[in-house]
Amino acid sequence: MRLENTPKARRIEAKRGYDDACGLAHALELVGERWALLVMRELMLGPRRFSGLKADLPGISANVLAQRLVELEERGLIRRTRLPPPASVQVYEATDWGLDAAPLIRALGKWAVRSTRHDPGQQVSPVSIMMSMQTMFDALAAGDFGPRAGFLFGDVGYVAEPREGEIHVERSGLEGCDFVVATTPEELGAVLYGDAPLETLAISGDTELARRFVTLFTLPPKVEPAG
Amino acid sequence: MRLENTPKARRIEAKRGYDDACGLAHALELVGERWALLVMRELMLGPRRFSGLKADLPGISANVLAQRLVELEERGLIRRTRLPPPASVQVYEATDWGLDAAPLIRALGKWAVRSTRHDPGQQVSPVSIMMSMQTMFDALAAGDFGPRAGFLFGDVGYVAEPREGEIHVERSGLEGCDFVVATTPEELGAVLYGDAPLETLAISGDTELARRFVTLFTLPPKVEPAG
DNA sequence: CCGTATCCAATAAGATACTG
DNA sequence: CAGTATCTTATTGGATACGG
Repeated sequence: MRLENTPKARRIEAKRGYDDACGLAHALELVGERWALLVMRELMLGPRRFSGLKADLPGISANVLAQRLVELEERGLIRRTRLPPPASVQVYEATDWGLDAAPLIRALGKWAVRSTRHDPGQQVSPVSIMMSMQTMFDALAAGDFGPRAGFLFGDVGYVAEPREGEIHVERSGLEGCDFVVATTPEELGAVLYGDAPLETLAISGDTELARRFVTLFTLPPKVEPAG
Repeated sequence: MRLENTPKARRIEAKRGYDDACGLAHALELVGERWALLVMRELMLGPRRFSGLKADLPGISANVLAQRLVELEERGLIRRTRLPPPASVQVYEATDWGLDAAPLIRALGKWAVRSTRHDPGQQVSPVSIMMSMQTMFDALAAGDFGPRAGFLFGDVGYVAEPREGEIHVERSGLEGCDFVVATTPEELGAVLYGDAPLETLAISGDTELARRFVTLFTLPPKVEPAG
């Protein structure tokens, strides 16, 4: 016999769940809480520290972030590790299964930006904008154009490199890049997806490669108002 | 200048959002509320009435369902329509854009069932189990085997028909099916994904076609405990 | 710097009863 | 059947203080 659905009976269950064997319902129990999927997003390009996560999730409070990290770890989506010396700091990183969420995260984003209500004017994190490049990459436009593109947000570097119809992105040092853009996620977004000219960005290295590079990304069309 | 982040300042904003231009964050503003994506799931195979939705979402309360439907309509994901006479009842149906969420819903489900914590023993709705057939369909095993398979849950019929590497599913009358299975979602799930023998199902029509049909669906492997 | 603990205010969700 | 209305409970977020 099932438990009665009273507040008291529910309290002894782990937490509010959906009594539903459907995979989707389980997905929502794994990452359906507020902030959870955004935390996962921030871990998709490599391990992060607590303070970095907090800084890149505007509005999350330390206690909520800490709680999400505990839950995601319990569920096997992330793990807590210590970076090798000399850094030796504690970081959070996605497990292999957690990393499998990356295509889902990109697909959700691609679907959602078709909304007419989407406001691209707000803050974005470096991870967001770098993942958006994977999402919005136009392989046809790129052909076999494949420069090694560096992006520097403050003191964190990312490298993007088109190859074989996809674009590989990783957090990394910027050695060997054909060009390096030092910018903010918002400025970069305005060039990639808005009207801002390339000249608003501080670019070192081969500017002409950069000029072509930023044309490789296109937003999907908005939903027609009729729906 | 931005609004201060005080309770009072927040109250004049529409609701709790993520101040984040990332597409994922917007997706969560569209369908991130509790139950929202499950409501969308129920609409992926055609229009539904309020009471049907409430019945197939175990544990949702009428007020929360009503609120979600209003929100999803405002956001352009569903619309409220009236079925043509003689039915003339009001139903909810997904917009074209809303229907585009179907692959996302399936992908989320497929990813989540790899969790070792997933318990397939709970209730499922007819829509869940029929969508799971699309998710778990093994095109290789099917080859060009493509019977017209009927499923009857109470008085609601669905037809599934493999063709060209996919499996088409729709809510529909069961005329012209090669076989019809009258069952519950749970019983069907036990045969498709568990050990239950075909004989637990009430089948009319060509049982041998049904016997092969139920072998075409396989769950993805569980995540190894190490993560 | 990296969190944990505590407390309060504001929302969201749930149970239940009720109406057209 | 298709929801509202009302009340209770749970979760969230924000602030702040504190410990390793």
